Parts: sequence; C-alpha cells; structure tokens
Amino acid sequence: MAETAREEVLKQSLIFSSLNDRELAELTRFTIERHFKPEEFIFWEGDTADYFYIIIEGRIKVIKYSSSGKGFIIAFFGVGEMFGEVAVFEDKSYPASAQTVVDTRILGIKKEHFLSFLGNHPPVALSIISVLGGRLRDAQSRLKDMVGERVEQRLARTMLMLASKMGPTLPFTRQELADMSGTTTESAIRVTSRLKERGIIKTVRGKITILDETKLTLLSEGPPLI
Amino acid sequence: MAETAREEVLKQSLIFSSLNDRELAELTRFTIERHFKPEEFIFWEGDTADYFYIIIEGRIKVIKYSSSGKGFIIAFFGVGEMFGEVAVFEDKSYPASAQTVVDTRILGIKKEHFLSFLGNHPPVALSIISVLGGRLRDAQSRLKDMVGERVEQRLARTMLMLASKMGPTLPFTRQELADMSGTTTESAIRVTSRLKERGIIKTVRGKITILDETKLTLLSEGPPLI
DNA sequence: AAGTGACTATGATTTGTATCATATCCGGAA
DNA sequence: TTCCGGATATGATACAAATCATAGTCACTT
Repeated sequence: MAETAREEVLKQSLIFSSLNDRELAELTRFTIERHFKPEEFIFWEGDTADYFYIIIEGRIKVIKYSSSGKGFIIAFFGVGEMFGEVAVFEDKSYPASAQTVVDTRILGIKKEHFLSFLGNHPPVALSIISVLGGRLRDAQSRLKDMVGERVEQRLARTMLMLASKMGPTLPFTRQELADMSGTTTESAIRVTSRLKERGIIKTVRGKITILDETKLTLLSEGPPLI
Repeated sequence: MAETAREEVLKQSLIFSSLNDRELAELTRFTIERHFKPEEFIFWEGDTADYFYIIIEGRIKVIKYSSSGKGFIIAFFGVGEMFGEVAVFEDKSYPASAQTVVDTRILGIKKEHFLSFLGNHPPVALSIISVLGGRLRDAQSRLKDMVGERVEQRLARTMLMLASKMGPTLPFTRQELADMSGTTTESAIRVTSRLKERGIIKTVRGKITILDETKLTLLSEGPPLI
C-alpha cells in the first residue's frame, strides 16, 4: 500500500484525527503493513509485544483462554480501531491473543517509535486515554454482568452491546456469541431459539438480527418475560 | 491540610512522579480535600462526574450493582491511587459507585482543570495511559476468570491477585472476598474453610493470610487437588 | 451430484453452586 | 457482665446451566 493511502487510513482512525498532514506523514514512516488470511493468529497471549496495530481492512477478535482451554472473546475490532496497545504501554507481553475473522490488513507501529511520538503529541495521548477509558468501562461493566446475571441476560446484553456498536445485524455465530457471553454454544442456541420464537430476533446461519430492541433490553434487565 | 502537605501526597503518587515542584504547586491549587467516615459513599454510579480523586489516607472500594441488586466489587484502592478517572476522561457519569472502607481523606481535582493540565504535561498523560492499561489488563483477565473458572479457582485467583498487590495478609471478610469473586458468602466460607484445613491459608475474623502460595497457585490453575 | 464440515437444534442427565435455614462464635457497646 | 450484631459455619434443598448424545441443516468443495 502506498504511503499516502496509509496516511489516509490513519487519518480516519479516531485516535489520530487530531494530527495534521505533516504529522501523519511522520507517523506513517514508522508503520509496517501486514496481511492475514481468515482465522489466522496475529499474535498469541504471552508473545513479546513489540508492535501495536491498527486495522486497515477486515475484522479481528481478541481472545483469552482459561485453564481448561475454553476461549473467551474479550472484544471484536474493525477498521480504524487499535489493538495490542495495552502490552505496549505497559512494557509487558501481550495479555491476550488476536485472531482474524476475515481477510485482514493491519498497520503495525513499533513500540519505541510510538511512545516517543506520543510524548510529542499530547492530543493523541488524550485520545488514547479516552479510548482506554471507554474500554475499561466496558470491561468492568461486562465483569459485573458476567457474574451477576443469568445466561439469558448475559446473552441479551452481549447482543445489545454489539448492536450499539455495529447496528442491529450481528455477523456472529452462536458459538461466537457464547464465547463472548461466557456460556456454551448449546445454551446460546437454546436462548436465541426462544428469542426467535417470540419475534425478538431473526436468525440466519452465522447472523443474528435484532428486531425488537425494546423487548431485548427489557429482558436483559429483569427476570424472563413469562 | 496545608498546601505543601498536599503537594507531598501528589508527589508520592505514581502518576505525578514526573512533575517538578513548580508543576506540583500548580496542580495543588486545583485540588479540594474531602473527608469520609467508614462505609460512606463518595459517589454513586450514575452521578455526574465533575471530579476525579486521589487517596491521601484510607481505603475505598469501587462497586457495581447488577439488576438483582447484588454488588460486585470491581477494585480496592489505597493511598496514592486514583479513582473515578474513567468518567472524567470520557465525559460521562460515573460508571460505578465508590465507598470508603475506613476513615478516608481524598483530594479531588475538577475535570476541566485536570484535562487542560494533562494537555500541557505529556509525561503525566503517559503515566495515566500506563495506569489505565494496567487496569484494563486486570479487568480483562478477571473477565476471563469469572466466566471460565469454577468458584474455587475464582476465589483462589482473587486472593492471589490481592496478595500480589498488598502482601500475604488480606484485610477482607469472606463477604468482601465473595463480592470480588462473583460468588456468595456461604461459598466463600466453604472454600476458605477447606483451604484452612489443608494449611494453605490461615484465617482470623476479617482477615485471611496466605501460608502456601505455591499450593494456592496450583489450585487456581487446575482441577482441585484430591 | 455427492461429500464434507461447520452450524443449528433438541433431548436426557448430571453437577456445581445458589438459596434457605439455623446455629455458633467473637468483639464491641451498654 | 450481659447484650447484640456482624462474621463464620454447616446442613438440606432447589435449580440453572453444563455436559453428553444425537441428528438435522446449510454452504461450499470436488
């Protein structure tokens, strides 16, 4: 990809929106581009963290595995979003694994380059703080949900959270939905089947569409509608 | 508290360690001091977030409540640590409630003051990024634990996490331990009783001391030792 | 057109843990 | 001292959800 095209991508990205063309060009010189096929791993939990990444095209999921080997999807990220940044700012190895969902192209920036760049560009640092703050808020909210709510509510909340980010049609399998909600595929299927019967959602293979957000929200908050 | 004393407190705090005396004095002028008795609430989830805080003396817990009213302790913070910052950086209301554990004094800094100060002091922004990154890492790790592990493992991990932060003696009741692990008081008591029998921990009213960290770690990772 | 594998579906059974119920222990207050 | 409330303890029961098992469905390959 040409330098100017890379600059364009960075410019679109929320965290770099404050930069002018000269600064973008400066940053672009530090980037390397990488391409991955679907289901490929970009890095594994525990790998040395030299780079942090921004998605140019495609979609990735961030996963942690529990002692039994069961994976839990911490987050999905799409075009313009950064990932792998926590390790970089903390000088530790990656705390989770990153796997592509579809064909994906990413820009990587070396840790040292980025840290020094950050030091000279306070607005970018503030953007990063804002992004991290938002993610922290999400993580803590989900933490409460995962331990305090029952499976039906957890699934409803996961769907609503995803919908607020990417619209009413969610491109996920029940398997993925389950892995994001801390439950099993079977339970996810049972719950979504019931929701489908009640006309709250619509499903096709690998996709879920929320039809009645109000009812779903109600369900996510209280005891099941009888 | 006198201005110089406040400055001293800020200087001790990790996030402001990069500031010189003049900058500290500047920051100190923005602070207000507040005092709370044990179990008092500093703010509630949903309150408008005007201030973020740094603890001068005492200890606080950050709590979120699920729809059923059950509280989940997201974090404990002690002297020199900041809290309530996520809301400030995101221009939203507080995402959780903060309650003191013991007599506690805190310094508050108004949102706008702090944001403009940050813009002019990049090293402080980098510190904050680092702190937020660490907290995000913790939250995501706990997220995985809470959904992927059984109660015994969750409790073991919570204890180990706390021990790594504050030493082998943990000043918490089983109730609090349960609320940090997403389980009930009864279950926490049952598990800790078993651990006590096996000599892995020692307990006195309101306190738990880890005697055999190795065994506890083993337990936290795998199936129960038969 | 047939084969393959991932996804969806559903029933039967098991199990971990919450819930409910009581009881004892301990420290501080009166 | 006695009283009292929070903390600890323990048994009985209920239940949500995991697990195990089996099968149907759809998309894509050869």
